[in-house]
Amino acid sequence: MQQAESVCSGRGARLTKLRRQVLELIWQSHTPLGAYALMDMLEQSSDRKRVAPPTVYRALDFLLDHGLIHKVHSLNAFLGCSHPKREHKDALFICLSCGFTEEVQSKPIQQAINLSASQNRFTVKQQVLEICGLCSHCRGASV
Amino acid sequence: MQQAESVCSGRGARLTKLRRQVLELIWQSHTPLGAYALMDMLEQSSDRKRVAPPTVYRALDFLLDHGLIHKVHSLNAFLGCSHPKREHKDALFICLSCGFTEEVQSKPIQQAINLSASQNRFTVKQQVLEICGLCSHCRGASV
DNA sequence: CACAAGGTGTTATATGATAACATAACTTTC
DNA sequence: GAAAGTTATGTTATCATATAACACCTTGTG
Repeated sequence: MQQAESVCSGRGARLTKLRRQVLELIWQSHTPLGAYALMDMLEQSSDRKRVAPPTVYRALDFLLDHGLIHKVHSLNAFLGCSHPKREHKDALFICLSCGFTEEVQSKPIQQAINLSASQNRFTVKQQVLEICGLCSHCRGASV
Repeated sequence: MQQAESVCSGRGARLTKLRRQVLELIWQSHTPLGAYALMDMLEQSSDRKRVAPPTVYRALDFLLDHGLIHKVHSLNAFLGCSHPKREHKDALFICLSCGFTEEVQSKPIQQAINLSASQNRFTVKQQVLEICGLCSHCRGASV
C-alpha cells in the first residue's frame, strides 16, 4: 500500500480517498473482485453512500493506468498487482476452487510468446495469460 | 463444417438447425463475433424471427463444450476453432486494427506454461492466452 | 401412443461498462 | 485570499453482456 503511495506521488498522480478505498478493498481480497461487488463493499464499509458505476470504474481505470491493479478478463474482475513498480507482463494462476489468484513472472513463457509473435510477424501491444485450475492447496483436498 | 458434423455425430451430440446457423455465422466472420451481433445476424439472415439472449447463449455453450468455437475473453466475443478435432491449447493473436484473429499452437509456449504451472504446484484446467497487437498486414500500413 | 430427455422460447433481471453533463475539490496565479 | 483553471466525483440514463426460471415443443424410445 505504501508502494502505491510512492508510485503515485512519484508521478504526480493523486491517490484520492475513493481510489485508496478501492485499492484497499481489492488488496484485502485475495480473490479477484468485480466492479459491482466493489460498489457493494464501498457501501458497507464506509461513511459513503452507494456510489454509481462510473465512479467505481473511474477509480479502477486510474488504478489500471498506474499498474496498481490488473483486470482478470476471464472473470471480468480486478486484482491487486503484486509488483506495481516494475514494468511487467505476467501469467495469472487462478484457482477455480478457492479463487486465490497468483501473479507469476516467467521468462521462458515470455520468450516463447515473443518468439511465436515474431514468427507470425505480429507486433504485441498487450497480452492476457490466465491459467485456471487448482492451486497447490486445493488440489490435495477433494473439491 | 463437415468436421463439425463428424465431431458431433461421433459423440451423439445434436447439431441442430440453430446451432448450425450460429456456427456458420461465426465461421463466415474471420473476426470474433459478440453474442448480440449474432442475434442481429440470425434475425437478418434467416426465416427466423429475433431470438432472445438465452437462445443464442445456449447454442454458444454447446459449441464451446464441443470445442467448435472459442471464447475470446478480452473481447467478450466468439471465434471458430480452427482444429476442433485435436485436443489443444493455443494462443490467439488478435489484430487491434483489422480484427483478424489467428489461432496458433506453439510447443515452446505450452512447455513454458506447463513448467511454470508445475513449479507453482498448480493443476491446469483451462488456459487463456490472448495476444493483442498488429498483424503482419496492418503493421506495415499506418493505422 | 405415452413417456422421458433434450432443445428452444419467453420474460425478467443481474452484471458489466460507458456517455454526457453537473457539481465539487483542489491548484495556480495574481 | 479571490478568480480562473484543472482534476475528480456525483448523477442520470443507457447500452452491452449474461443468466435464472419456467413454459412449451420436439425427438427418440419402449
